Amino acid sequence: MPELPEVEVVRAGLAPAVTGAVVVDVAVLDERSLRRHGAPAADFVGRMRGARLAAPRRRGKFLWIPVQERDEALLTHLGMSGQVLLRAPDAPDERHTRIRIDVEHPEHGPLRLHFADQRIFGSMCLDPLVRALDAPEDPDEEIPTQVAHIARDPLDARFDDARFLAALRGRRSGVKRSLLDQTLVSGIGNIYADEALWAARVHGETPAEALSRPAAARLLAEVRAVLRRALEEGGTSFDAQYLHVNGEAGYFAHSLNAYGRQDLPCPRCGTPIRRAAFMNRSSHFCSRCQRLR
DNA sequence: CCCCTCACCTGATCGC
DNA sequence: TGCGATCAGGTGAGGG
Repeated sequence: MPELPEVEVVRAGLAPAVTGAVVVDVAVLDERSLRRHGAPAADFVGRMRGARLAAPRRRGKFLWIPVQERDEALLTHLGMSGQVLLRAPDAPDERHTRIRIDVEHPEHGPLRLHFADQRIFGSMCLDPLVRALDAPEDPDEEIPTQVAHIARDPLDARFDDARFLAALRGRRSGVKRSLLDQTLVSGIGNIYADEALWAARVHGETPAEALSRPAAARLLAEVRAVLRRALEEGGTSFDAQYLHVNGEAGYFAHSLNAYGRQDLPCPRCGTPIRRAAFMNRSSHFCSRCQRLR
């Protein structure tokens, strides 16, 4: 469900509520939501209790909250349907609440966090922090071990355009596949891949190695543009699956040009948007604007 | 290393 | 009404 803009909205929403807060209690309602945690739920709960949380961070679609005075973080990946919801301390469980975390904030008082996840592809864990491979000298850039292989995202100030473009143009698989490869560039999922490809007028099945330099640069620019715009609008919400931490929906679904618009006219040329099977899901594109050559 | 397929899950919807 | 097929915003293991 959530791609970079949605996860960033969650991170930003969480920041004022959890930074400086202390974990009072944790309940694991479904242990499958701890898949990434390498130990039983009791271990997670025991280590979480008493943890003082720092400001939440993000790389691509991974979100984590460092624990102060400890070299570890509460790592969260939302998977396809995960949510983090901020609620009052006595709030009842949501339909899909899997993990409940009660914290005490020095200013805002007690708060309850729900990790809700219908499909349970997401999960939480406590994970050690290590130096980032691409910034080994910077202690502020430490990342959880499970995020170490993830590339920076295009909104990251340290994202290396030239490096990415060269790597992209060295790939033999299709451009869309490459955009979805989180070790090459992170944060992009099926929605924003389709949107960026539409905006750049590139067919997703174009071999990445066949992209001209200008086309690759244009594509990166459009990826950035669409991620930024979606972030400004609070992310894409088709249904209650994606929500801000306070339960509000984002507005970017109204701005989509290709994704989910099969048979509707391409906003640029009027040709019906096509939908094609792709990696057990779908691709949406304009067969006129996005030619495969 | 690169590339690809598949398993992991629940629930809504659609056609018969 | 029931029931199977299909679809949904992602990742990582494990093969070639």
